[in-house]
Amino acid sequence: MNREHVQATVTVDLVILTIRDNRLKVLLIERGNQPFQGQWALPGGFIRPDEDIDDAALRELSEETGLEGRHLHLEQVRTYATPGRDPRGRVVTVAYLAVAPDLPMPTAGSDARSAKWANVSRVGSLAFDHADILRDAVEMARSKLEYTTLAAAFCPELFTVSDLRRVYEVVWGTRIDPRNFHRKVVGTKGFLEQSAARRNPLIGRPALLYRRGPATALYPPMLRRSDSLASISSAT
Amino acid sequence: MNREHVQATVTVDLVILTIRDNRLKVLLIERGNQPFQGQWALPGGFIRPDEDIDDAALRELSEETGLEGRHLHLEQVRTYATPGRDPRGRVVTVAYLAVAPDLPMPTAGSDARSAKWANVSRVGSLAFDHADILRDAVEMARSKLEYTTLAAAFCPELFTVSDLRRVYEVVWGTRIDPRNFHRKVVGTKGFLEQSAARRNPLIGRPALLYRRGPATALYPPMLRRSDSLASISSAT
DNA sequence: TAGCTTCTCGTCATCTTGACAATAAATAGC
DNA sequence: GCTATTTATTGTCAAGATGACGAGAAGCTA
Repeated sequence: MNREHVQATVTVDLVILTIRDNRLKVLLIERGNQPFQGQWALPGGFIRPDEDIDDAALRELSEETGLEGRHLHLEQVRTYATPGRDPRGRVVTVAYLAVAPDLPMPTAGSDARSAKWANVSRVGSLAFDHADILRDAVEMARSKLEYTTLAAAFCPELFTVSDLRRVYEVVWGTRIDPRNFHRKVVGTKGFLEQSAARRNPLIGRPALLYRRGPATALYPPMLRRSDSLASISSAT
Repeated sequence: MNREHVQATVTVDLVILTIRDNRLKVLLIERGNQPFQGQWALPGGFIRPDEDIDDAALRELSEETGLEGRHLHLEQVRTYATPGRDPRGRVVTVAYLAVAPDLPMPTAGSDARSAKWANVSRVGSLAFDHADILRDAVEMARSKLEYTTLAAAFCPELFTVSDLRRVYEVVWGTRIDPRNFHRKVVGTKGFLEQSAARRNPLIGRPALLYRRGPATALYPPMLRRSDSLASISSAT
């Protein structure tokens, strides 16, 4: 096996998305070493000898967010292996999309590096091909909102219909009619489970609180209008 | 880089789907070497030193089908890296889904191995974790028929609405009303482009011939009813 | 020409969506 | 306490899309 075949180093990179201050944010870390020292990059790391990639992604997610990854949404996006994408040699990376509710931790790199939540719409150039990875992962998230209940993964355990609507609006970059949205999500069986509580907003009528239901697929899907796509600016 | 980090061999595996005799078929090859000698497996191979994975997949596809891969649909499914999935060592494989019109070549392995088109519904156990890969790829194809124009990739350059409908029926394992289907696909802008010709079937009224239009997405999508899912039997 | 098959166009009821009116239930200001 | 304001929720209606199915069109065979 190790004869003439190319050996590559395998890494896992994470696109961890959350919503803060009504903006879609991604967790970035500042690289402490070469290459790309001082530049911003997606969190990630090397897989271990006897570790599956899903487990490696879960481990990195826990290390970076300090949370039990098992409660967060995590799924593979795709794999990037263009020769030369890492100047140190042949490095193949498997990208994962993670979605989390607004985390208490804004910054706290497990290493000495600094970390930040960056506005997805304002992310400029990143180390390696991470800008491509980010773009692909965000598009995947936007698309998944249509056919799955992924949006609820952005919300804390108890949330209102408005919270959920804000997820769609922020991730898609659109306005959604609150009444039609309410009808749609409340009418979709298994999406939301009503709790006994209500929440008083600073102003306005109190809203019922819900938790995630068992459904993972949305049928029929909630389609974004084609004209609603907000693109990620690759320049600042 | 090559210090403490795990080195892995990277391979590409292809799930090449087509429709023959009104059945969904996948190209399988018989392994000539250990491990899993004599067992059926997905075609695939090692990436080359300076080759991107997409190019490796394209190359394998050309080698296996003898066709210019650039005319076929090819996209990444996901990456499999469970330790122990290959007894020879740490092998990470990137799976691709390819969709082709009925190929003139039923068998013709580039190596001495034999090859065959196997009924997807009757594929039993395969070498490595290829049964898992096949299952994931087929589900991806089924799902993509809903919101993309992938179905046309199963068809030759000129095809009828019935040909296209048969793709949906075979891949989904359902019956579709010909009249409603006709209305839907002809009414979807950019899906089909009418040609000047017709085709005389053995019996019945001649059908207009179409070619693929420029659209890649289907909006609104053509949703399969949830009860229509045909599962791949993992046993013979 | 009759009979059969498949292709294509139409019809109609039902379901879903988009636009928007109206009511409910809280807070803030007076 | 009363009113204005804000957000949540229910409801209405027309437009769009789908599922079920009728029927004519256009070829073949007998």
